[in-house]
Amino acid sequence: MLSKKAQYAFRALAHLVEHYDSGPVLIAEIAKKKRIPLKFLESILLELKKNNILESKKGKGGGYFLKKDPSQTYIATVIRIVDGPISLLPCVSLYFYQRCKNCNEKHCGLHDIMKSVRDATLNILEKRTLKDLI
Amino acid sequence: MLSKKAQYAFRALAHLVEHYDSGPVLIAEIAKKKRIPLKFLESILLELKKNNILESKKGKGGGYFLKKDPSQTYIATVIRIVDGPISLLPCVSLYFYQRCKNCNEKHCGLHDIMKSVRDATLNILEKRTLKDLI
DNA sequence: TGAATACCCTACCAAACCAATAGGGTATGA
DNA sequence: TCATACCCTATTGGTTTGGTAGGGTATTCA
Repeated sequence: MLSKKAQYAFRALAHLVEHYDSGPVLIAEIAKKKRIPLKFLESILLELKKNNILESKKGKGGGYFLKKDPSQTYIATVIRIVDGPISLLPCVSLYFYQRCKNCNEKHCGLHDIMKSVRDATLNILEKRTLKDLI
Repeated sequence: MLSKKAQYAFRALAHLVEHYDSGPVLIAEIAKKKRIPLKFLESILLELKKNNILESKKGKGGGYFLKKDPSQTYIATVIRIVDGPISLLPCVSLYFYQRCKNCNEKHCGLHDIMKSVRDATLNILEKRTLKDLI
């Protein structure tokens, strides 16, 4: 399951996609419109900024906005930033790989199954983008 | 990610598949062979028994064994018992459905994306069985 | 029949994580 | 220079995870 944090992130990003091209959006505005706890949202947006998804402007007239065109940010990327691994097992993860202590990856049934699941999942999440959120 | 509990469950089930047709297997034997904490394993097997995956026999010569042929128990079923929902959002879950408070499922981009992921995932996990573990 | 066997049940615990809050600090621009 | 609005650190309550402890109960076989 995606965490609440990730769900908030996508709701906020959807708002920013809707307001793409109309300048920075206030955290407070997003929080109010999308009913997200303000301070929690603040930390989420900051994290997305640090990871190159968002850009911000301080001071009067400031706010958050998308760094790239909505079609250039993949859903998978956002999930990895906010929630971490997408795979069901560490030993089949591409970005968070850890080897199994107790199974031989060369012939482990579970490993093979979870690898198929990963491929099927990424085939969707690495094609769909923020543009698809609205 | 699958919890450690689920990973233990699959390791234990794999052992039981390997010993299908050779009578009950001791918890202690599984624990030792698969390096799983004994008491933790005990609770996992009990839960699988209560959910119709395993059968047990008490007393001398007793132990655990698969209730059905390995090809008749689906990976998805085991995950749902041990870890709960497979879907990434409650609003697209088949067995653990909860409606979204903040999105309209009829036209919510995230909803659609996660539904595709669910379908792709279940297409694998509801076809593969315990037999595929070995 | 009784004792050893082996599953069954309840309770508890520490560590980690999740969701959220608090309270300022710092850069910006009018 | 001051209000604005993002930036940063710390803390907190609650839940989940992973695991331990200890005894209860049913079964089998000598």
